[in-house]
Amino acid sequence: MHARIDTDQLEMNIQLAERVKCSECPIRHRAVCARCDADELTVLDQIKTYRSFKAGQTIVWRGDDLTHVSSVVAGIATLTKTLDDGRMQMVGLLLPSDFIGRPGRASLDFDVTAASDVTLCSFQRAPFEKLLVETPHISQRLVEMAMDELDAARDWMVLLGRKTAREKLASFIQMLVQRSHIPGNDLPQLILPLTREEIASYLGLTLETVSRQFTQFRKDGIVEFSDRRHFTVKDHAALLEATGDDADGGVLV
Amino acid sequence: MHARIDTDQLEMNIQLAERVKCSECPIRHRAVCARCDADELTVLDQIKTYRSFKAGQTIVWRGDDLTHVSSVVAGIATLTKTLDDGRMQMVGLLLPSDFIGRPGRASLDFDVTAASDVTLCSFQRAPFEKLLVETPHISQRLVEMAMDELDAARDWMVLLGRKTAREKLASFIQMLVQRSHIPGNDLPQLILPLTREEIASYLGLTLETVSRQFTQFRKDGIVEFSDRRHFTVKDHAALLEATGDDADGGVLV
DNA sequence: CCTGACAATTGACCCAGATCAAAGTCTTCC
DNA sequence: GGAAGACTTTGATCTGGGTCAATTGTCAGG
Repeated sequence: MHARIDTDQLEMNIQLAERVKCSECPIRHRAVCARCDADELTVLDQIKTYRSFKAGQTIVWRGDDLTHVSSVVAGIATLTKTLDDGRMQMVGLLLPSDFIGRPGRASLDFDVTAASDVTLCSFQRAPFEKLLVETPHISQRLVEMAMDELDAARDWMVLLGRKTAREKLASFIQMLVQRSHIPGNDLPQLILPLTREEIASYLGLTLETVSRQFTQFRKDGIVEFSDRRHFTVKDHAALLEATGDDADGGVLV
Repeated sequence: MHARIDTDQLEMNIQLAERVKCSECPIRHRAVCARCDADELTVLDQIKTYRSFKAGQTIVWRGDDLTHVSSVVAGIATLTKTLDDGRMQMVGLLLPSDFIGRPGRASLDFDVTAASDVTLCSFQRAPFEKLLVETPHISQRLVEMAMDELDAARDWMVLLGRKTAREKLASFIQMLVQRSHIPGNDLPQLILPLTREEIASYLGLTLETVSRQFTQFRKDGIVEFSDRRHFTVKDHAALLEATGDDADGGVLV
């Protein structure tokens, strides 16, 4: 069964995507299954399902019963928390291979939203938790990923609590550079995966301030935009300088 | 051997404290060893050492080789990150039962400092990591604690990114209330475990702003100080209102 | 090609909280 | 018990980034 694409019916937008064998999966070596051996992958292959979401769709509502846990296979999703009066703060950014779900808990305390079209590799929560107990390779990797996320959260707290708007945006761009940089290729065209408003939510700013800072970076000759979503870094040293981090903090290998 | 207290010699300030049997340990049911059975505790008992630090001492320097991993038995420690120019942000607050150390990593990316006199229950890192593999009860609990910390970090990010100074301080006081509240007893005397400067570092503010907000809460009749470090909450409803969180967010049971 | 809906930019103005400065208060240690 | 030093409070002033508002792209659909 292969669901038909039907953009008029929002309810129908959860698609079943083309299944890929685990052994050929693009996120094979970074996801929660990274340490699994061939036998373990066979088990996962049997119980996994693919689900797709259109950009803008909510993947998980805060507090809702979490029927599935998932790995992001393609696309970008955001974790956000919202205060009573509507103020919003992004508290996580999920890229391919990142995991959605928390062992031993039936719901999440934030919304998960597709920032672009997203494809997930999902497991029913109950069977997955059982698997977790039986498969140390999975639980070990999950711990490692949680610890990495905690490290990232702590850097993020410094950014939110102490950095200026300029430093925040510079740090954000530097993160994009690091994540998409392929050693050897020097000046890659970078894609902004988020709107100004989403970037503002990530950085604890308003969208206007984000826009003004982008303009400033353009005027300073640090970045150059080809269109709203595509740009190149023209002066990487100046970018690093602008992040406010230690000089040795984000050096590319 | 019981080290002599010698406050003139900073190097000597790491004390060996009185050993307590695991089965009688005050943090027994909350720490990393919470799920261990009697046999497992016997093993821990044999390899643990107690270490004490005076208020203000650094327990672990960022980047230094981590010889021990530890649980906080008594006292309060802070995790802080510092930018080049001296700006500082607290990224964690360790209370009794909290854990210092990260499996699979030989150093930490932040400083750990004793905010009060601190007693640690420590294990050499290498043997502990070996134990971790052999003892699921410990690794499971460690995961759970890391996940809780991640949840807390995300709430903290909302506070840092979106809350006003007043909301930040109210949230901080509310956290103290929750952590020290014993159901039944209505208005406990609360102890401020941190200086104004440390609270400012926690909240992403300056110490002056923290002081002004405390004054405001006093004038509003929300809190009453007996001295700089001791106070009671006089109007808990108003405090909750001031946190900016959902009304149902922090209700005491 | 036009139109409506977003997304982004830019400008004008304002204010919460930072910064700079000066007392005031509590501790600790001779 | 008094002096030194570390915290804390309070005041005056300044400013980075928020808020409000008006344009200006940009693109999908008719």
